[in-house]
Amino acid sequence: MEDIANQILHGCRLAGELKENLHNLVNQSHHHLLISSCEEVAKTFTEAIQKLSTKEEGSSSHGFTDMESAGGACYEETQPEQLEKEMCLSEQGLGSLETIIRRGEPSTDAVIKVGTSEEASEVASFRISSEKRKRIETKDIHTVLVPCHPVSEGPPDDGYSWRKYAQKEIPGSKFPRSYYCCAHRINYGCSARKRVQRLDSDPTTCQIDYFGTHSCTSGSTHTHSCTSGALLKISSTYVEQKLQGESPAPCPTSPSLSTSIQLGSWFSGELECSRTDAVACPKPRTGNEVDVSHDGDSSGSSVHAISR
DNA sequence: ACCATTTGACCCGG
DNA sequence: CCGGGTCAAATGGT
Repeated sequence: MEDIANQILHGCRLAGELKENLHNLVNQSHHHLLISSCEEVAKTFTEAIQKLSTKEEGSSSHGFTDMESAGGACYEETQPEQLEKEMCLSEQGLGSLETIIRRGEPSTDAVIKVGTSEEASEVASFRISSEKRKRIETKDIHTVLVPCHPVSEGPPDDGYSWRKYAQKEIPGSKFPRSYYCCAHRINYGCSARKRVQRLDSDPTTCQIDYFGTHSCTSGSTHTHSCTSGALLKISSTYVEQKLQGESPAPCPTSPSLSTSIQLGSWFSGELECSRTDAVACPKPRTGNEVDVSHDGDSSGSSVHAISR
């Protein structure tokens, strides 16, 4: 079990490296390197998942089994040429995960539209007034597609404490749309909100629109911007190693490790399950487990003091 | 009793 | 009038 944990950790580190330097890559048209790096990360997780599946043979109550079909397994079938052509990791799961649309930004190389971005736009094009739209667009809005359990309710935890305040059936959509605000909205006046909707075309994928930024995480750089941004970045060091034909050396402990863990959790679709009992948690914990120190105040227990 | 979620009602803009 | 977003009372879980 420990080797699996190490493998997942390795994947997290790769993802963290990935996170650090994507902006370098997208500006240098090193798309093939980006793809290679993504492949490496996905491969690592896929292997870990396969090992887990082997170990947990016959056990289908395991969240990972579903996530495997949603992400890892299908990734392996994707041809690199196709990846490069479409900047799409896969039809589902990881590919969707990587779809990030930064609204309000001009369409530059920095804006990566991959996979099911059309779906994202489609779902994201909710009807709002020009007034409202203007109001919203002045805020920080990020749309991410994340793999989610096809059966269980709710999106994966993203490190913040959210309180669901509404859910609506949307005409033309199979799945209801959920509205969340920051759990610290009242005591900290935090204006961050998110809207979650499962894609009709892919029930294993949730589209999450983030509105505003957290003002409740004082002294923290952990904003939704960096949360989603983390998914876009790629490691230049890793790529340099690739350029030099080296196999990437084990990453030293990096300052971005906590983000790496978080990113890794996104990949697995089961974020921070150690802190929530909403999802079964297969994540192995070893003695040398990295301290997942979230700078965002994500301790769900602190929410209990909130009154309505 | 407290808290989070649910859900119908309401508001607003097109 | 319709659709999207929000509010707030009701409800259920712990």
